[in-house]
Amino acid sequence: MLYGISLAGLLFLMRWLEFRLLLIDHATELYAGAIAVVFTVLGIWLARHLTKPQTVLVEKTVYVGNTETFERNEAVIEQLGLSRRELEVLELIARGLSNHEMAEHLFVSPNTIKTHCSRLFEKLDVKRRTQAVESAKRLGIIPL
Amino acid sequence: MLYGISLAGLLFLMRWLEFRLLLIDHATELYAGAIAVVFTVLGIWLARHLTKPQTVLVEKTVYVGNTETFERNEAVIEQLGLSRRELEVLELIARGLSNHEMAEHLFVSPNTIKTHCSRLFEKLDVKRRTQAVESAKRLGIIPL
DNA sequence: CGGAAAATCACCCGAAAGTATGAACGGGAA
DNA sequence: TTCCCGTTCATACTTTCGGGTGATTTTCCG
Repeated sequence: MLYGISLAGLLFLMRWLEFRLLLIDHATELYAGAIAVVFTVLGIWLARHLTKPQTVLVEKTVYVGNTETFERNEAVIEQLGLSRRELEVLELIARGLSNHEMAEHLFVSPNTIKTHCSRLFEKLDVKRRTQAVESAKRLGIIPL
Repeated sequence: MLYGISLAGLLFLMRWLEFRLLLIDHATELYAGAIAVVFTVLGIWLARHLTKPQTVLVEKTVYVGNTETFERNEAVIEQLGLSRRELEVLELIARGLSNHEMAEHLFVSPNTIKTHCSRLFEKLDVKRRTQAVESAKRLGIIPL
């Protein structure tokens, strides 16, 4: 929508200028240049804001003796941009709670839980809660 | 340079079209639109190729020692009366597959998968697949 | 061979989960 | 102060899950 509106606005502006500044030579070139600059900037903006930061995965294999020595991988959490609340929900999901149970446990609406879940799945790049648990354990976000 | 050349090229193209297709109504708008699209794409391309790769995620894959040491607790399985097929389904559930995906993976109908799931939940005395996974791992039926 | 258990599939229905969208609010940061 | 982010909640809709029931076919064992 924003894109369409800005395009329409520019065309309108162009038409208007066409009648006002017809005396100026190379007006068309100026218009074209202006449009080019504006939309180049728009393109850059689009690319920077509407795409996820592409991440380079570097796998570092670490062997850990037992389950007791679990410590949360804060780096991954921050990198994925998981909030505190989302982390809480993730842990409850891993414990097998339903949305309704989580809602009661955290004293919020089930709708809120669903919102957190959606964000969580998006950030973890998964489709279902079971996958989220699997992924989170592999990433060291929650204990195995 | 590339930027300048493409801009010049487009202006040239515009001029050329101006003499060729003057009969077309709203030609100016078409030019503007074309320029907008082209330079938006250019902007996106610029942003994607001329910026440093965003962030580098270091994933720490934690392998627990008992991945090797894991041996299925056959006693529990027999005690619960789990069949081979049910065990297969259980493992696929733990891997986060949906019923539909499991059906394709095992070359059976989704309805069959649902039947297996139901039996599984009944035998494991759980209500949901997430709980089933949790319970199965605790019981040593599937690796942690 | 006969029967039990397992595996397969179907249908219906309600519950749970997930998607999309929008909105309100407070707390920091620019 | 304005803007962004996290949290909260809602509504509407689609998909997936799970329960219940029943049926047919395979497999396996005595």
